[in-house]
Amino acid sequence: MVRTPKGDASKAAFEEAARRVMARVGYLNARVNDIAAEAGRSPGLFYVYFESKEALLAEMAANFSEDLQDRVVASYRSEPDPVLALRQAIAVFWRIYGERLPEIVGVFQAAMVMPHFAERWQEIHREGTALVARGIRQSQAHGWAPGMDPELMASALTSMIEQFCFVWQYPGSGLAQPQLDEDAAVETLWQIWAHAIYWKERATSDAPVEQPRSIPAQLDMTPTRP
Amino acid sequence: MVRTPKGDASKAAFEEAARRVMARVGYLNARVNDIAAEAGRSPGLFYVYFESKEALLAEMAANFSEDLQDRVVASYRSEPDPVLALRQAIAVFWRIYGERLPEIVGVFQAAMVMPHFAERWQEIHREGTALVARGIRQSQAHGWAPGMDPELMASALTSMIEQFCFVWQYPGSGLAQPQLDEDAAVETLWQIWAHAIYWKERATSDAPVEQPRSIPAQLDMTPTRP
Amino acid sequence: MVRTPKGDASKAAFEEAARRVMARVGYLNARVNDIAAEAGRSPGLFYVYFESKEALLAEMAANFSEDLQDRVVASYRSEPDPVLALRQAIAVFWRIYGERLPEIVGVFQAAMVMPHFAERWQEIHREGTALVARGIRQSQAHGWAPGMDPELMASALTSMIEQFCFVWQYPGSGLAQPQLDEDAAVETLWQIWAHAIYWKERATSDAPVEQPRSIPAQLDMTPTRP
Amino acid sequence: MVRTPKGDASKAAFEEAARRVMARVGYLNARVNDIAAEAGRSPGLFYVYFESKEALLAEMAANFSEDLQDRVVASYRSEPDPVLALRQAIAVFWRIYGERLPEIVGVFQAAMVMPHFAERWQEIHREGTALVARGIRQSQAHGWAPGMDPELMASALTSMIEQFCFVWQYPGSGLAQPQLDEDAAVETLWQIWAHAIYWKERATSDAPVEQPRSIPAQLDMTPTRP
DNA sequence: TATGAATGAGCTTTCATTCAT
DNA sequence: TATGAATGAAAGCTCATTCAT
Repeated sequence: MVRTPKGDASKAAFEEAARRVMARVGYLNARVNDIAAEAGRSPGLFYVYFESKEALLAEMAANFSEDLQDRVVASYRSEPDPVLALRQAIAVFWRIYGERLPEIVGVFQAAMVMPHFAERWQEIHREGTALVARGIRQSQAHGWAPGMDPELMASALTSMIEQFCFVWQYPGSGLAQPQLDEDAAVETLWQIWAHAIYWKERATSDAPVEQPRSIPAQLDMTPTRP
Repeated sequence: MVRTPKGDASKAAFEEAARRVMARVGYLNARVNDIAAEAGRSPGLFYVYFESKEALLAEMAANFSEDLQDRVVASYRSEPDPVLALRQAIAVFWRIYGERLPEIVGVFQAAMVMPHFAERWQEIHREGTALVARGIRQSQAHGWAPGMDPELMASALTSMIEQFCFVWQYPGSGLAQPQLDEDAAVETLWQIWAHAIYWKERATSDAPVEQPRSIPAQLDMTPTRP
Repeated sequence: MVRTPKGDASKAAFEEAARRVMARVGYLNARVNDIAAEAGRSPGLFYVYFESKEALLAEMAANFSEDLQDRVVASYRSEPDPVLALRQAIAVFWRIYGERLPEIVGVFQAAMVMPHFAERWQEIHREGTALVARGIRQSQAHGWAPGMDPELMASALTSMIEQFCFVWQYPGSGLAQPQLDEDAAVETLWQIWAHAIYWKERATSDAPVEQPRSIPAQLDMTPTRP
Repeated sequence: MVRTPKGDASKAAFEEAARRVMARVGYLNARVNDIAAEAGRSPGLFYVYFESKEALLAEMAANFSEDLQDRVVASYRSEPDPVLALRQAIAVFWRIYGERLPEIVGVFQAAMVMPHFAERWQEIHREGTALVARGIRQSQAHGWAPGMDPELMASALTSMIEQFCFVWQYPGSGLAQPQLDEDAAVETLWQIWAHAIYWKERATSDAPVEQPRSIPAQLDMTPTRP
């Protein structure tokens, strides 16, 4: 029910409009009427191209998911050095997150409210985690991060990058700042990620690893220590 | 208003009911009628003890926020060794997150939809970040994690722990599993966190640090490599 | 179910509290809880002494109605000169209106919403009108205000004094001012009332009465006349 | 929004329905559902054309206010003789009051409960009063009603006509009668109004004016005289 | 292909009144 | 005689979706 160029244009108009509106107010606060108005189309036409508001999001999410996988993996492959490849992959993720902010945040919001989308979000999260976990397992095969649970590690690192991107890029989070130094953000994620994996001795006091050996006793998170 | 034991019991019943309902379906999906039914009271009585559904969440969030700060800091202080203290603090955070799941998820959800709560969530996030940043700066004073931006690092680590706890503990996320090994989860967060901070050479290929030196070329995140 | 002195005190406390609250916010906005709080009693006790919020108002209105009749008539009788008696009666009405503001406004408001009270208000209005109409008829027997319908005239004059008192004395009307010159208010009503009755020639242009004979043609209510 | 004839028809249907329902039960008792049912539309559609129930009333009141001013003033201007002009203006006011009964009563009721509408009603009352006061001041310039406060007089006369129209035309008042002789009603208001203004000697006993000189001593307002 | 008016279930909140104590 | 916690029926309003044109 959508074959003509005119029809395609309308569908695209809805998608772009949805992207703009959702970037502004998120999925839950995006009214179909708002999206239609932004698209310069009528609300009724929306349902010619999408079964429902949910369906629109699902479609946007599907595109995003493929796109994300493809581009992150491509970026990673294009650099032979694994550490640099990691950096590139993180940078690409950061960039795609910004580009796809509406659908990512949309799926995340929807997952908060609708079980159906919770599953969808879960899949996305799991796909990313699986990818990362495979890399960790290979590193472990070479002795890195010995004894760590690769699934949990992958989940933690994935959580970090997802949430960090959300916090700093979604205007609705209240923290996003236009003047943010994106390179510093990527650098930060990269350093944490790399050091989190490329070590051979566990952090512990009983058998202190090299690095934290000389940690000063007065290290503290509290304002004042008596 | 609300002085008698009976009244206190009712207010408590509402709070516990809200906690249960919100743990199940989140704040946005929690109907006042549901909460009242769960509490075994009438919907009208809810408004004797809380100005509104929002007010209930705000109250729960206020309690949570103080509690979280106090207990995490107390835990950290109680252990002189900073690395072990870190582990303890993470474990406490994990535990409190589980206990306070409803309000945390509630505030998070509400922040998705209501600007007022976005600010509230932001404050909570910032408080945690500030605490962590202070610790990082002290570590840097002793030579650890040189050149890193402590604010960004703190934000990344805070994001990691928040999102990881959410993913694994909120049933609505679809990933939470009763059989999860909580110790392994805490251990994972701890190792990442500790190694993220306690290093003295940046990860890079131009001047490779000791650890990733021997990373095998075949390390890859992709499912299949041709 | 109310015989002891203590009981009487409670009932009186409710009535006085109701009077205060209703003077402030009117009957429709007066909550039973507010009245009880103002009385320093519990809401439940209210229903020991009054069948309902309506019943309280009805009782207050009954008292008011008797009181008004008695005092206005007594005032009128105490002055032999009819014109001065009229002035006194108006002054007394003004004063009583102020004293009984809560119940008068209460009945008026209630009449707006509940048919039952519309009847009640109607009775009060009719009683006043009947009294005034009788006076007019007697004046007409002596040649004053010839040809006028005494019922309609009485209704108009009663409407005037009622509404005027309401406008200037009920804080909720928005016009009531503490600095109002009450003597001037009474004087105004009196002059209008007296001149409205004590004339012998109809106002008309075909057969102009003495007074308006020389009314200037340019008399106008509009700001500018071309 | 609301550009098509169909939309205009719906909006008009709501307005007419609101007018009918409010004429029957007043504003406070008019439920949006009732209005929608009367209009033969769904309750939801109401909010396409009106922001709220209050907004509907405000809109109706705005139209009324302009209309009233224009038509009363136009009527007054169209007759050169001031006394006859007064009669015409009163007759027009009476007629418009009947036509606009729902919104007038609506604003009046709303003013009883909501401060916002109290102000609105106050404005309307003040506008009318200002108009009347101007006319009185001009009459006084020609020697009529000497020494009277024109503002208070205008307020009293405005109160009279407003309340009289309300009493006799609003079914909810309980007094409105279909068989009322409207000419007699207007005639009554007119005679009172004219005589209230067009006199040159104050009513008083110390210096009795011509008319009340021979008022019989037995004039009385009380039912029985001993 | 397009319009935009129309639908209606569902939600939060209020408050006179009741009832166990 | 008194308390005050508890009740529950309404009411206004929202918004994804449908349908006549």
